[in-house]
Amino acid sequence: MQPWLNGDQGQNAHIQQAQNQAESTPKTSASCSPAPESPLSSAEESVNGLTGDPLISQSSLKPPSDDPSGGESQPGTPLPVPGHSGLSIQEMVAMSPELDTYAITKKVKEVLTDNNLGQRLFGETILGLTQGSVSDLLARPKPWHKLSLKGREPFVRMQLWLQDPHSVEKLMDMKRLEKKAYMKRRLSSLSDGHLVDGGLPGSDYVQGSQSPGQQQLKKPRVVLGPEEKEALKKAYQQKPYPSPKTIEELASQLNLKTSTVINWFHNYRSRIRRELFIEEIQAAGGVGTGSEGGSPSLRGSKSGEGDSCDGTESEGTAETRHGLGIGMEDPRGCKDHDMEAESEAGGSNNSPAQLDCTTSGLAGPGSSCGQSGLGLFGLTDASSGGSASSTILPASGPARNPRDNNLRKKKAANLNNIIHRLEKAASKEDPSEWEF
DNA sequence: TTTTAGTCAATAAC
DNA sequence: GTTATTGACTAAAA
Repeated sequence: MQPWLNGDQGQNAHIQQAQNQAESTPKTSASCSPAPESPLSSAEESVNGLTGDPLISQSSLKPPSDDPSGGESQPGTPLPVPGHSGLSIQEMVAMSPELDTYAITKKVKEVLTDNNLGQRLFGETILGLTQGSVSDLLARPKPWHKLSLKGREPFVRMQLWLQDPHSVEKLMDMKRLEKKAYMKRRLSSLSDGHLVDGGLPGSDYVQGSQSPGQQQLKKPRVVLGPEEKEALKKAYQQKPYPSPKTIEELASQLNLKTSTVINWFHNYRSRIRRELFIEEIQAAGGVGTGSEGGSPSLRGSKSGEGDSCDGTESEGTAETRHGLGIGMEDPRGCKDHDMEAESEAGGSNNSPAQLDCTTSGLAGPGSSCGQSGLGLFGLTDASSGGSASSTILPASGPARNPRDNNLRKKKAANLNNIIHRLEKAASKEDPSEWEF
């Protein structure tokens, strides 16, 4: 129904299924093409019917915060409620004040854990996202100012959800319903004498657009081996943006498809970048300072932990990174435009101080990073006081696995290397010499 | 056309 | 069973 969900494809198919709705939404891997009848919409309806779409239900729970000017919102000012305020979620997103994505995700994680609610359920029901996306989002939220409108939507939804005093209740209900539906299906399939293996929700819509006989045409997932990854990383370190020729070579040397190599570079760049966002926050003394010592999200959200230079380097390193426009870790920083983008993002600037503000998401619109904090649901405190990170600078954080250690070392070395090159580069006029 | 952002979904890890 | 990781894909921006 809501137009803003159109692009979301069949994500909510699960939900529908959970409710025993037969209708399956085409969702082939290539099915990213928007489903014509906006699967989500119906899903949303169904969700609404049950738990009430948080985005709407809230309208009945919250005094509509009249202020569609959202942008003005003071710390702690709840977002206006879509539905009630006559705003679509998209509009809300557009006019939403800067949100503290870290605080939000922290709080969400907390609530989910405390109530034993899974990411899948939460994602499908509240955000219209799959479990993996939710996990990612919760673990590595990007700072608000670096998010596109679309990227902000889940955070707005999360905030609305958190604002809803009955959010947990509703989700619990949903959970129960899902369970019930599942049992029902199971029962009926048993009594029908056939186990609908693939027929269980999920599998049929995954390949929904294919006829049953074609199901096995599913493309097997490529899993890169450690050596391959290693080689790719090395290549990346030398050239984060390899030429087509290089890609070809890599592909043939590694015996991979060029598209795989291309994808790998895309993904790697993007993920490195994201890790850096978090490091920024941490280095900045970021959001909430870690009361939760263990806040899984910022708990170094692994970025801090395993992946970043922080691990092995002193804070000095972090500072250095900052000074350099951050993002130095990994060659990613190699590309100047990247660095620019980074330091410039959000319209604010590289002045470390400012950076701190904005990146931490603490700054209210145009505020002194002071405290605006947009303390969502009183999160501000939590966030500024406690959440995360910096304190947990994983310098000592136990690596989760050898891979992390490895990475850490590598990145630390890499960082030094890059800094060195940057320093050198800085003394050169000719950018062409900046090539890494 | 290339790159990025956002996401899905398979599968690995816990 | 849940969460994390990651290759692949789409859409949009540059």
